[in-house]
Amino acid sequence: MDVDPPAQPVDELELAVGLARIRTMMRLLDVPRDLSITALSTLANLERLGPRRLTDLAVMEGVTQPAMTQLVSRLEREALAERQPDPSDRRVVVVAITRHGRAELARRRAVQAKRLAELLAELPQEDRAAIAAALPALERLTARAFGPADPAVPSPEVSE
Amino acid sequence: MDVDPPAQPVDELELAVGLARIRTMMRLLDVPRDLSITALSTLANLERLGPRRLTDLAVMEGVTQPAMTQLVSRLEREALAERQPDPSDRRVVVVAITRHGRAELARRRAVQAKRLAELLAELPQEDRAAIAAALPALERLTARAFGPADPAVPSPEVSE
DNA sequence: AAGGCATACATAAGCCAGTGATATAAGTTG
DNA sequence: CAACTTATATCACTGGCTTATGTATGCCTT
Repeated sequence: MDVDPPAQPVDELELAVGLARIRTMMRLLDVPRDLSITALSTLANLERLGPRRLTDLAVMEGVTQPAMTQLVSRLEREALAERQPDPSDRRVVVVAITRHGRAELARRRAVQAKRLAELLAELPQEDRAAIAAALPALERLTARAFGPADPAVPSPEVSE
Repeated sequence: MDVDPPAQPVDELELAVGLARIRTMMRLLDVPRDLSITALSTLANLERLGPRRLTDLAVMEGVTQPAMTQLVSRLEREALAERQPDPSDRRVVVVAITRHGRAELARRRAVQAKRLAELLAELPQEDRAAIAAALPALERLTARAFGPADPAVPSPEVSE
């Protein structure tokens, strides 16, 4: 079977260790979180994927539905997201990121980017190049992890 | 204009977004955590860097010292790590990972690696290659984030 | 079209892992 | 050796999660 002759077989164990360390690193880089990890991740997903129902968000974040109910309430209290009714099913709550929510994400990312820039600056040029080259691939990798996300409207604009 | 700019400038903002998504992904890949994020990260650092004093661990993990005291107590209760006295300073508690702790890390990594392998399998070959190529660079990047970690003994063996 | 089940979200009670303030014990110094 | 510093532990409290349950709406079957 000449199935792809593995060029780089990607040692998955090594990858797992490396990505776990990235996880820890991002936790350290995070600005003194007044928002929980899940809250930030949810906001980011809302920005990336557009409005989503509450239950879908819970699944995406790997938390229970009540946890997401509370989380959305918190986000709403801070005007970072908002609940919208679904006219076609009045049981449903659709959650959307607000303009303020986007701004907040941008602010935090700017801080992280600045710190990352400092770290990157210490790396040799070829390391930076390798990382830059792998970014799109990593993007596709994480996309898979979130499951077949309903490709619905990436909602470029949301009310408030 | 086919001259690629000599260097890939690494869009730090894009990198921040990508790494944040990796963080979320790893959270989802994590086996039904009976251990907290900090606990796992601490264990991993103990394995990587060898025994460390409690306060140093707190700094590394970005938590307070009392939090680390409790965390170490939990780890000790589960026999994943152990407190050791420091003969040269009897106030100090040196924390070391146990054999069982290493095994537990290995077990979890194996699970993550398996899930990652599934995700990687869905990617085109060149994406896998790009990721594999970037791994050492990412490793060096995260190493910087943990600060100039005292290069003390990487402790290949610890009691139990 | 009504009864009964399913679905979507909210509410309630409890737990776990974090925080700041403070206590205890050990080392350091004039 | 008294006063200060350092290293860890303890305490009271809080936030964000969990499970169990409640309420409203939708769907389906007869």
